[in-house]
Amino acid sequence: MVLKYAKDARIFKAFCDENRLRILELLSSGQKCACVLLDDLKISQSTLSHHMKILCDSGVVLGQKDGKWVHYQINQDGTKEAINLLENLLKTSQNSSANSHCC
Amino acid sequence: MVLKYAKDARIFKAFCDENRLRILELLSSGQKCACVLLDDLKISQSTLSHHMKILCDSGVVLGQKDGKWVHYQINQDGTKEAINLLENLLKTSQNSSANSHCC
DNA sequence: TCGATATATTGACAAATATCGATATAAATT
DNA sequence: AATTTATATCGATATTTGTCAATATATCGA
Repeated sequence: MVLKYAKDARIFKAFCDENRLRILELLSSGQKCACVLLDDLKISQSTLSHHMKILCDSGVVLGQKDGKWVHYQINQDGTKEAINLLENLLKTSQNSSANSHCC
Repeated sequence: MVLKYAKDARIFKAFCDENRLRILELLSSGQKCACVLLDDLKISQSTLSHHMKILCDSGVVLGQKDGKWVHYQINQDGTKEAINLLENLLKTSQNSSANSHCC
């Protein structure tokens, strides 16, 4: 139970930082290597690396090493999982008007 | 630009705390008053109030005052907006294989 | 092999967030 | 009017998160 929420929360944390949102937008037009992302963002290289780790750990981004570069791209499977998660979380069941009083 | 990300990030922040995920799950079976939520969660009343404020401010939850109670429910409009936001953010455009090299 | 380059990791620090207890507000009950 | 009840707000504190500079690692090119 609790573990489930922890995992879900970790996935959603991918989306709750402004720099990570910008990174995802950049990746939505195709895969990019870290140095391109770094050029666009006003953060240090170590900070970018930190964000990319969070994005990859959440499953929303895939990193592929290519020599001394790493190419990042949006992970379709992780993406689907995140959207499904959100849809399931927010879909209200039939008896939505029940339990209006309580105390 | 920057402002846009701030707003989006605030919406996603609604989903990145374990207690808020539990609250949303509880609300998905119908509206509940704060005291019912409080019964389920292992947090203080002031902490619950804090989380409800974040959920309402994000637009994902609606609070309706009814005498001395407040009934909370999932906000369908806010929900749609959040899901659209995530879908748009993660949809990759056609030329996904472009820009694979950079330096 | 040596220096340059790309990325990751570490350690320190600042800012944001979650939490609580105490108190305030507002509505219902007596 | 006084008391109880439900929720919100405030102030303090602990934890988490974002950030950077410095350093490590790994790869490439000369």
